[in-house]
Amino acid sequence: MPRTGSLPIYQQISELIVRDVASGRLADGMKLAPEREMAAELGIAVGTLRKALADLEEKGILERVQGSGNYIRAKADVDSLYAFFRLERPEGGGLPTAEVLSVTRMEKPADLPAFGTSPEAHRIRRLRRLSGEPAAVEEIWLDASYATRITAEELSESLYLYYRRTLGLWVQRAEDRIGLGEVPDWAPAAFGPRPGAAAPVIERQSRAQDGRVAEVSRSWFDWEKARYVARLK
Amino acid sequence: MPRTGSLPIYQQISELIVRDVASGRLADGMKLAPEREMAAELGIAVGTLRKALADLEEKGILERVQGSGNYIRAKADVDSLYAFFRLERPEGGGLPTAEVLSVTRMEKPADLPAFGTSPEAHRIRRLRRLSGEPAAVEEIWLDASYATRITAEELSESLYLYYRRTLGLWVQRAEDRIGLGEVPDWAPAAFGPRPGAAAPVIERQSRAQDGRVAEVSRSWFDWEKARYVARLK
DNA sequence: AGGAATTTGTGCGTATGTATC
DNA sequence: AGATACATACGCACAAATTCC
Repeated sequence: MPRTGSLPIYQQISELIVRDVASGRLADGMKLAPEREMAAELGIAVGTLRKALADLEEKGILERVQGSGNYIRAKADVDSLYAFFRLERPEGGGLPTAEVLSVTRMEKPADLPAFGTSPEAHRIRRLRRLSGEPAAVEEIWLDASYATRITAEELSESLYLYYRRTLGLWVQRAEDRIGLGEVPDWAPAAFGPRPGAAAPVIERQSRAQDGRVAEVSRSWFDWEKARYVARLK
Repeated sequence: MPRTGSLPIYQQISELIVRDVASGRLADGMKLAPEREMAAELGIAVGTLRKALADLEEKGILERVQGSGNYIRAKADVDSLYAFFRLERPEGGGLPTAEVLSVTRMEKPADLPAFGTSPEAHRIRRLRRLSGEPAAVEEIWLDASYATRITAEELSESLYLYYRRTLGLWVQRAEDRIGLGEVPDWAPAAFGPRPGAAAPVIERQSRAQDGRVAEVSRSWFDWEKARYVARLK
């Protein structure tokens, strides 16, 4: 594992393992080889490997247990973001799924914050469910510079997984703002609250590995069926 | 800096610096001595110091700049929690302050989630402002096991600073749930929204160093004057 | 403008402590 | 109790970014 391109070795290793998890070569619960053995196989120092593993632990896809081993933890798919920001039922928990309503490439509307390099963006509208119950509607704007064309069929349940696997786009940081808004008129009837009704709104800005804002989104959620949870540390 | 008690050296150093910031010996913007110099003074290895500094950076109270130096970043006091979860004005920014409305020791009401070891808790009600403008009202329940008596006078602007300095209580983790609720009837007139009006609600559970939930709180905010911001990574 | 000095970032190897099996 | 495996700590060398002259 030489220092070929530009990324530090520990980051290359970290991303290598994330890709292995995403591709299924490493599944939830699997135990990694001992650090010394692993480091030897990769041809790097133990300390370097440990830095990569610490990174994965921070991302929430690895659990490190002293005296025991390193274990893959990839329950709710690999989406590490949702380990921090997630929708859940008022009583806690709930299995999140997503249904793509539409995907359209179009000019960025003026009411969006400035982001990306293209004047156009892909607008993705989704209905999000928790254990089958419609819980939120969301509108995502992905800068058009990352893909020329996107179809609803190719989008997986996890957008971030799709970004990573198909577009090579990694969301590194995200910032959410919560306020109050009105349910948009395109919300399907299955979503309980009617258009115009008051609903909490989450506005997200996601930054890619290059530091640029690649995606902005707005989510309106049904406060009787869902809570938005943010966790620190 | 020997390995006296039980805590690792790098954690001891990290907390030492946090205390220095909290006490004012280290102020916002100050530049620390070079790592090698600092490590020599403390009698530890550079790598160990670097781990402590990395910890502080994660907490948001230190900025590390390659080729330049390490700088204290303690804008909105030392409250590292608000570096991740914070209220700000819709257009961004705003200086947060807090006015204590009342402090009462009483039985925990039944509608609170179970927490702490005591049947009683201190109920603290505050009016929070952003650059002087009332932005939120909040009700905090601190388990009575941490203090026998609390007066409004002794509470500082930052509750977490008070917890740390006076009670020896460190908030290690926090989880926020955001939903929709009604402004409580005790909200002062200065807070724009009238009691009963719809407002976004933040329900927080804070865990102390012992892993127990020490405090739960509810905040209602004026969505025209404030946004709740959560940042990841 | 540009090069040297300074300072943090990355990487390696090793020794010892501590938790788990 | 012994073996295994991760955690902490040390020290050194070089790279990369910044600062200073």
